[in-house]
Amino acid sequence: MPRTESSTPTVRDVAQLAGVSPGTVSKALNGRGQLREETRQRVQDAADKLGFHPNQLAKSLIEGRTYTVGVLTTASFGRFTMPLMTGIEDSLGAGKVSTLFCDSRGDPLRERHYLQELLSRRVDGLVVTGRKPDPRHSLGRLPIPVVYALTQSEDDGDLSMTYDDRQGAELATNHLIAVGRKRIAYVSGPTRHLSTRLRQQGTEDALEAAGMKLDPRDVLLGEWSEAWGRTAAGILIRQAEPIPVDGIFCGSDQIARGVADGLREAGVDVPRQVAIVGFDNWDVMVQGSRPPLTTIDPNLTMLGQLAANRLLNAIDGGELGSGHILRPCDLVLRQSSMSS
Amino acid sequence: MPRTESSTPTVRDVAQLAGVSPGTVSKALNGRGQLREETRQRVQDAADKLGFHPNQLAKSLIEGRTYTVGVLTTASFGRFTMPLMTGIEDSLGAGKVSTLFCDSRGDPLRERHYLQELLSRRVDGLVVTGRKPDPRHSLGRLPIPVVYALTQSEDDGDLSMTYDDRQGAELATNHLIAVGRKRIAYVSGPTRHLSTRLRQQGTEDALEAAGMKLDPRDVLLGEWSEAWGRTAAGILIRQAEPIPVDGIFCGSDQIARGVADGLREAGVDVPRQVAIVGFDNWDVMVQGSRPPLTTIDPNLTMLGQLAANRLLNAIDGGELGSGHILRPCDLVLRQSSMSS
DNA sequence: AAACACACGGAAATCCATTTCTGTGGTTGA
DNA sequence: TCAACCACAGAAATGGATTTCCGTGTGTTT
Repeated sequence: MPRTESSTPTVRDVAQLAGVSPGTVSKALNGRGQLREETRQRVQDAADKLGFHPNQLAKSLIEGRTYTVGVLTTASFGRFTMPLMTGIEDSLGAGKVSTLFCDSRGDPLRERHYLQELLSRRVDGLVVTGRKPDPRHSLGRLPIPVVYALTQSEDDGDLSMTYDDRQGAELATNHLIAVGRKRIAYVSGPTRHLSTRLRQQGTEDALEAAGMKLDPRDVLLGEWSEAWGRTAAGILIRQAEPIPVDGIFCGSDQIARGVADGLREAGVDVPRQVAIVGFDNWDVMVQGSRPPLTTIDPNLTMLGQLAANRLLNAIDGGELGSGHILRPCDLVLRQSSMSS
Repeated sequence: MPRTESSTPTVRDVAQLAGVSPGTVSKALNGRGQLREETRQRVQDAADKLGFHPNQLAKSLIEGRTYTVGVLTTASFGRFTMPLMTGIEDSLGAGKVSTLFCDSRGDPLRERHYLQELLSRRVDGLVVTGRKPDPRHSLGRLPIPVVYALTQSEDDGDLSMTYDDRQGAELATNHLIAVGRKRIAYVSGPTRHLSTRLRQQGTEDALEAAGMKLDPRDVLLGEWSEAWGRTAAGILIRQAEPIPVDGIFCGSDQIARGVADGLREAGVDVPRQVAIVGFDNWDVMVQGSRPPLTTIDPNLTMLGQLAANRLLNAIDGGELGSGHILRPCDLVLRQSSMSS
């Protein structure tokens, strides 16, 4: 009896139609073995006619590779992970590798479950990501390569890749110095966030290198919000002794936008009187701000690309490496720091 | 000779260690067949010791199900697809189904390629998504169920789910009417976007139902930007005949924020003199605005959940359904439309 | 004409987990 | 005591594609 064939065709269906064996179909379609051109063509025609596409599962089972990479994120699809994902896809897509997404939402139990799931599915590698203020616990030894991106593993045996907060802050501060600012303030988020501390460190280093100092009164730490930026602006305006603050490095574009609004509404001209540099290069903030913000771009997409590339390389047998890799940030110039 | 076993253990490894056959291992671990309790335990212990987890690939091959759903998006990981994805994950995760993400970035060629890839991987179903101003072409008949979410298929035989632009606009307008506004304006994005037209329609319908009319001068269409919102605010202020505009429905929160800024800076009190309602419930805009914005929430996460649920149901043999399903939006009240 | 080489394509094993079928022991009942 | 039956676990087939190994048949060489 004829098989009730309306489902997806297999090699056997193609073989039957072409009058050859399944093995021959495989060879014909993959250009392996030695077949007569006529046979190859016949198989090809049969495959086309049936709309045959090999079952990747079966392939993976044999090859021992799934051409799939798991992405395990703690922060839900957020503003920071988004560009990272784009970068990851850039690299993986080119390598014909697909992406299995799992969002643990910060729940360790969920994370364990997803990890197990991904391992069961025999992904070839893993990218662990998520915005975390501090280094996260390691997933431990796994049979596949793992890259921690945008988040850092506690274990130095793991490979972590993040952008360089400190270097970014130095870049921002040096720019403010370069445009002639004499008293530079640092407005940022909560101290408990590592980023806040690192960026302050970078600011201090840059100032010191220029023979300047960060006045403790000019370090204002609050929340990552516009409202805090506006508040901070109000505080800074009142500190004009011995000289007024004329440059502000903000720990985020949101804060920077708040600062810009606060200053403008107090009648302070940006950038003439005060130059502002933000952090993140978050377009809605950066473009929505008046004036548009000079900012530090953490190059998240590139970070994603690099992480994925490292992973692909390791999957192909290369060395994964270990330790903490810090990728440099870039300075993006806009009006908030430069007279046009 | 002993197999050089450091790789992931298989049923055979477990079987060997437990001194039983592979088949027995399967039965023991899955609670099937009739085995002595002692044997079951022995196998379990062996599995635990080796850290055995069954290869999902092999399972899928037999079952004919991969417990994987493909998500094909045209818009890169964006602001709109993000909450949708979260919703999709909500539903799928609960059903032990994983998500294979593909981002075609609006490139039809890439999309075709990804589709083929997903089919090769034998995903159980497909969610097609992406922000598109107009209905998109159908993927056609596929061997698996497909749901179009947040985007609409041209083919009525497909199942599309989007939020209801028109109803959202009615909600907004009715609210403005309810808080006593007598002259309501509509500020939105480009006419070429379907959303712009639908929301205008909704606004007109609501006004008409209340015995009011949308003055053509009060329809301002530009871009989806804050800058346009500020510009529009300036225009509206000057139109005070016969009575001043006292309510503005904006096609996006970005525009609404711009309008709010424009009005405030022109000395117009929001919401006392002019009430504003936005669209999207995009937190940075809604919270960053002064005052915080009353807005329309398109409930994207719920839309994602529903789409995924429909898909899961169809995968389990249920009826997928077809046509265009419009999900209602919600009104979220904040200060921009109500005196505190 | 005998011997050999090669082109071609089929049969079977492989990947791994599951399931059905089968067969062995031991136990129960007539 | 022998037939009947049950508990238990192994053997083998399954799914789909690939690959290795082999056996044809044709063509070439001396």
